[in-house]
Amino acid sequence: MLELAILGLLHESPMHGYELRKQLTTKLGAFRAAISYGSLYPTLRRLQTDGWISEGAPPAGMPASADEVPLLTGKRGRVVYTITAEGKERFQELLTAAGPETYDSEAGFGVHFAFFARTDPATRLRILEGRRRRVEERREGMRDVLSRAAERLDAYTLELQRHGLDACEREVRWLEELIANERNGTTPQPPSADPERSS
Amino acid sequence: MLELAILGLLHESPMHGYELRKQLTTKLGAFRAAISYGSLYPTLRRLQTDGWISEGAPPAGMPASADEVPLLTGKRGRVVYTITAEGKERFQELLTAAGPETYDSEAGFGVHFAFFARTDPATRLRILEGRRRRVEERREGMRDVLSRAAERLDAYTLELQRHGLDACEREVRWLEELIANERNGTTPQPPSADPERSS
DNA sequence: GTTAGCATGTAAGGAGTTACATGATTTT
DNA sequence: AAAATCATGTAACTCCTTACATGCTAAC
Repeated sequence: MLELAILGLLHESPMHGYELRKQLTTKLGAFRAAISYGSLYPTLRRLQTDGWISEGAPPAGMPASADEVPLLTGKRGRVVYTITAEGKERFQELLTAAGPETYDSEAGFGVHFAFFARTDPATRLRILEGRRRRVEERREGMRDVLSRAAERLDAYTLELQRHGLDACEREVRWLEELIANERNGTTPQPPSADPERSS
Repeated sequence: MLELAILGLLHESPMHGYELRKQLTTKLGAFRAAISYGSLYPTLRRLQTDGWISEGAPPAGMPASADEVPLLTGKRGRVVYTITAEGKERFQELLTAAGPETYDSEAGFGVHFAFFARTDPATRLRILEGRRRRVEERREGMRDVLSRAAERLDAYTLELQRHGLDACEREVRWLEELIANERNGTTPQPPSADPERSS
């Protein structure tokens, strides 16, 4: 989850860890709390070991916005990370290989959705439909509880189920709309994130 | 989280692990997936070590529904757990000592809410207000993103923020209603869960 | 008599968090 | 020169999951 999000953000532009955390907070803020440094820095280390990202400015030929990297890399302390070519492949691979984890958890679905602009249309549709199915399953579970076991439960438990059911119904409707848009091609234009840098 | 939920369910009646999991699934189903056995059984072991629950039928004087425990304890394999007096104290302590973890996570709030019928009114109010505050904070974060950074973000990221914002607004309204009810005393009757057994 | 579901458990590991420790830079 | 905030990191731990292993019991 973190791996995908980091690669996705570094795909847009090189950054140091602290800045990365801020951007992660806004990008993932709709479904997750801020990630901790104790999680972020070890993960950056691991991604570097794996070869998906590298320390310092991007390789020659990619000026990397000129006001970002050159000024900061010498400053001691700050470490700017840049995604590598293999990292970009890895990112696409993670985006496309979206299994059940992607539908099951709020976080799994959220991260993938957050990078839909870089995901191919077929995968987008697959994820949206997978998610819809899971939410429908949860919805049915709550409906069953409310219709079959309502008398046995206290008012607060019932209220929790009702609120949960309502949230599920809304999410399903939201997903239906998104799915319809995908099929119509009424989709926002994906990439083209400033042609100055990166792939 | 699991500890609280297990104590809460065993407070209602003695049960074996498998049955416990089923009840956990419906009780917590509105905000969490089913818990795994690999998590449940070790936790039961730990609760027993700590003295909050005990293996077998409840101590003499508490018949424990007569059709549950006596028939099953001899059956080999099935282990029925009963909450102890210390376990009941522990449960109340966990219910009342509701810190920030309770407001921060969906799960933390959900478990506490699920046992509101056994929580004292002051604590209920404190938890609801704490939760409202957190959700309002998240809501403000998303509003900021949508008003200040909207042009910089792709359509999917924006859609995620909008949907998240909508969910937060709804949750705040729901909490407002619950808080108003608590203050009015328009509250469902809490305990009195069959006077045959338990405290 | 074999499949399905009931029932209990262990070992290893994933994906994070908290608490701590340190130091540079900017603002007041 | 003190306080805030930027910036990086480590060690220990929490809480849970997956995968595996085992055996009983009911239904077909």
